[in-house]
Amino acid sequence: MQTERQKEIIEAALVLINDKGIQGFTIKNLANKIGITEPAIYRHFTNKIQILISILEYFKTSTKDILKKELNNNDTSIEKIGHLFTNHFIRFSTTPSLVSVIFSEEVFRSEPILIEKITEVIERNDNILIKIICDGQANGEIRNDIEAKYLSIVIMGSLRLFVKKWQFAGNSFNLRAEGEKLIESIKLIIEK
Amino acid sequence: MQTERQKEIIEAALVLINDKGIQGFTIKNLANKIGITEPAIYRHFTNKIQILISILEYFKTSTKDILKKELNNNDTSIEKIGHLFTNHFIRFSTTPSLVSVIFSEEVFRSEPILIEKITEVIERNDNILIKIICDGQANGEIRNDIEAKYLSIVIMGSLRLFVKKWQFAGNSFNLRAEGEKLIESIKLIIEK
Amino acid sequence: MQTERQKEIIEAALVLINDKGIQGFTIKNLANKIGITEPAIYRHFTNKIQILISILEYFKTSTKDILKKELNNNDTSIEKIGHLFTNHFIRFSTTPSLVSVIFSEEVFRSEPILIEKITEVIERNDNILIKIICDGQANGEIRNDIEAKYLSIVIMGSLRLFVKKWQFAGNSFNLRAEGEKLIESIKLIIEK
Amino acid sequence: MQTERQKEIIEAALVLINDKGIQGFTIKNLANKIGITEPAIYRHFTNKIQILISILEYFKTSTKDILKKELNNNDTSIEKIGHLFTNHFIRFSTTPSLVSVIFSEEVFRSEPILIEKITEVIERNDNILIKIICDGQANGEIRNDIEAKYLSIVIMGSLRLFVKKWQFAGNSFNLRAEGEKLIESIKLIIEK
DNA sequence: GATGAATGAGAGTTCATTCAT
DNA sequence: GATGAATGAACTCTCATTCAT
Repeated sequence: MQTERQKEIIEAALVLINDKGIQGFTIKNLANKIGITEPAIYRHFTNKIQILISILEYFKTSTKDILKKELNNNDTSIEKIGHLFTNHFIRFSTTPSLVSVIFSEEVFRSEPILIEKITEVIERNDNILIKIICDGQANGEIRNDIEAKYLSIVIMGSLRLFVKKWQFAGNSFNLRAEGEKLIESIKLIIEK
Repeated sequence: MQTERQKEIIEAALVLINDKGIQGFTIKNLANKIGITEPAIYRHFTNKIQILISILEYFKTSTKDILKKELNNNDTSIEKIGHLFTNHFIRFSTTPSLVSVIFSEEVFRSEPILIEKITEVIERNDNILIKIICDGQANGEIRNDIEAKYLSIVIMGSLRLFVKKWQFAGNSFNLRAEGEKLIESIKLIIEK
Repeated sequence: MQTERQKEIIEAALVLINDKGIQGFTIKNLANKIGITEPAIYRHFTNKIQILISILEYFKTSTKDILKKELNNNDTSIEKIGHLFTNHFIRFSTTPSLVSVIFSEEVFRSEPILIEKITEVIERNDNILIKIICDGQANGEIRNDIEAKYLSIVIMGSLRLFVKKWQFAGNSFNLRAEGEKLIESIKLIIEK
Repeated sequence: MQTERQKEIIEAALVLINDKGIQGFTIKNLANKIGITEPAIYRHFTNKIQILISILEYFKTSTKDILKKELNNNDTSIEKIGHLFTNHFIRFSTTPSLVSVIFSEEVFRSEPILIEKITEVIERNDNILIKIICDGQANGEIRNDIEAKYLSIVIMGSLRLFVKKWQFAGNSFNLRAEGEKLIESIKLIIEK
């Protein structure tokens, strides 16, 4: 459970990281953004690392929801992967600052505990995607001349780079609309 | 154009960024790594940003060589893209610290001049890759049911993620050997 | 004169000072130890200094009792000094945290009002001890080749150092039992 | 070996601790006292604890000189102890700030490494004093109805309290002159 | 070419204390 | 009586950078 202030701090942190990168994520900037003093932050988080951990936790939960929803419905595997993209696009369009977190492992290199946490998130997501692909290969939807592991790299790599480009372009194009074409391309690529 | 010391500084900076991320790239760490004092660094670079610029310059040149070589030989487009991967793998295996630079745009977020520089590098490379793909589509080697632009995202996204995973795994597997399978997968994906 | 909570706070403060020294005596630590919040402390004491003053007051009263009892009974002077030691040993064994207060004037260096207060306590005790010694010298019990003032330093200095060593040893030996030998030594030293 | 600046810092730290206690010993106060900025301190000591360690080291060396000198000359044991007092008095008169260090173990309670260090200093000095006393008892100079261990407490306790009183009185009396009488008293007390 | 010494700015964090509830 | 939230001041320490030598 998180208090209102904690949520506010996490969101401000997200925006800060998105706008100025890790270097811009300081307690002072954070406090200024929210309109309180620096020590006040420490009423809500014991230290800076805890804020980053909460961000990852936040991301982990929201990603899990997306992934699990796909795993357990009756769509075809191809459709599932399409939804995977769509859901990510929706999520990032709504909260562009999330992009910085998930695609910038760099942010979390400073502390072993953070590295551990993000590795865990990434691995879990990879496994779910690979499971979807394997299912698709098993029932003849997805091509099986390429190992699921490599297909997952192609899929996630494309998704990541596409979103990264959107971020680099200052969110200047419509992620979802433009993304549709990427989804179609991915589908053509993986189908049997 | 560069003195021995300057090269030494750039290489140490690369290693530092690779090992500990941006946060670990301080003038103090840099000086310690080389075995000189901090002010000595300023004999060779006017400031920290210039070091980062030189790193990008260094990367730009070495990438240009790889790309240009491919563009102007007589291989098929598919082969060119295969070589593109292979050459990157060789380069990263030789100098693993380069990975952090090219795939962690985060590092260069602090200064407008750096953002400009890296955007330039990325765009130039993109254009060259798209050119190769277009050629391949024109002469019937590469599938043309997917726009070159999207194919380039799939290709570069896969390459980036694969190398990133290698970095995250602490360079623990053989990038080139494992990478062969990725190259084969990419070839299967893009061929007509 | 003191509420239950006030006593509780004073005792917790004593333990804190004893365990971690002055640096460990913070309002936060104090509140944690008692299990209330920091502002709650201020319901019972107007500020931190008042807590220290209360500690001194507390110590002053309990010391006065010991000393006065000795002054006004019919024991010989030597016996009185023996009891002085014994009573201190009992008191410190019961409440080890008191040691830090009385022998660490350091704690009270921060504020003039505290310095004044502790000086007063020390002087008063000194005077009572000197009175006992003088009486003993007058009636031939105690050697008079040494001025009472210096004998008092020898006596109090020995007592203080002995207790300090006990504290430094983490209260690991039996203060009272071991202390018996010190009392015997002091008696041998001062008797005529 | 210590640089001039390091010595200057140690001496300023000593004065600071003496004047205002531990609480007054801050990097800021230290820097102000010397007339440099706070970061400059860190050129000379890696951190605050290192300064305290150096103070102890400094004290340890100067005490060792005093003690060793006594141990290895041809004076009687009683004379040795007399010199011990005199030398301490001279040392403290010259550098009054030293008093705070050696008699305020409190200062060093904050860090385990400091506790260890000061315990070591104290124990070593104790052992040397006990050795002197035992020698004196063996050759019939010093009374042997009291164990050396307790005599050492009486001697060191007296010395400490006397010096402490001098400090508390704001160094207002002549330590050495007044101290002569204490030395005489101690001699009377311990001689056979 | 390099060093020792220093600096202004700012980092994360803790302190005693206040105030509305 | 107590709490949650906040604050100004101060803390230790690190940063990139400068300058005289």
